[in-house]
Amino acid sequence: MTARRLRRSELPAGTVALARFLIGKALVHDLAQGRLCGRIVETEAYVVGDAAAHAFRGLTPRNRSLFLERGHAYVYFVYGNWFMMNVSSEGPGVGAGVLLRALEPLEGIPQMERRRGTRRLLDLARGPGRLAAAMRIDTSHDGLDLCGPAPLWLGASQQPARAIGTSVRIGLTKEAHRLLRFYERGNPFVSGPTRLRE
DNA sequence: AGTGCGATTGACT
DNA sequence: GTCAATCGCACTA
Repeated sequence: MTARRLRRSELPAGTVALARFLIGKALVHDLAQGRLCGRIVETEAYVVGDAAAHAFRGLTPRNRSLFLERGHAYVYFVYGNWFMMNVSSEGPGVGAGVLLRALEPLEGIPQMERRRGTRRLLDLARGPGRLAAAMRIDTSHDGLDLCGPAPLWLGASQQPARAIGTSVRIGLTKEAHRLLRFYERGNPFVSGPTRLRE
């Protein structure tokens, strides 16, 4: 499969704009064993001034990557088991990001199956923890420039997004009412309850 | 130095 | 549908 790297200048300024823009784009990880690639189908925006965002209380050792210029990876570890990946989304020194919540697997599926311990295509990368596991993303990628020459990068759309749905974000207690989750309508690889996938 | 808890998942009733 | 697992980090003292 051919894919073109997105340049930083192509990423829209602003966290919500980037969260919508990334739907339909590719996430690619080139490894010695081959390429892993998926189509992004679900994102969440963690905006400036958002009490649910990791950057809300200012810069700390963990969240510093959120303060990098847009297009850098912020990867963190939660629940003792899982990694989650964000794309930083604002200017240098401004803390905000877009959480990647689900992918439609496109390439490297056998390797994803091995990593995930399942052969169910729908379960490979539906959910942020599963996504990082399937794509072999961990904290060694924290701070990486996704618009640079690194093996982990963002690719242009092969197939543009269909209609984009909006909902509340999943699994939050704070700021639970804000409509900052975006997904491709009707796509079976989107996570969450059925009513939040239509 | 101690503690509470999380942007989840998989197993189980 | 419910619920425990699991540990690094941020917060309090």
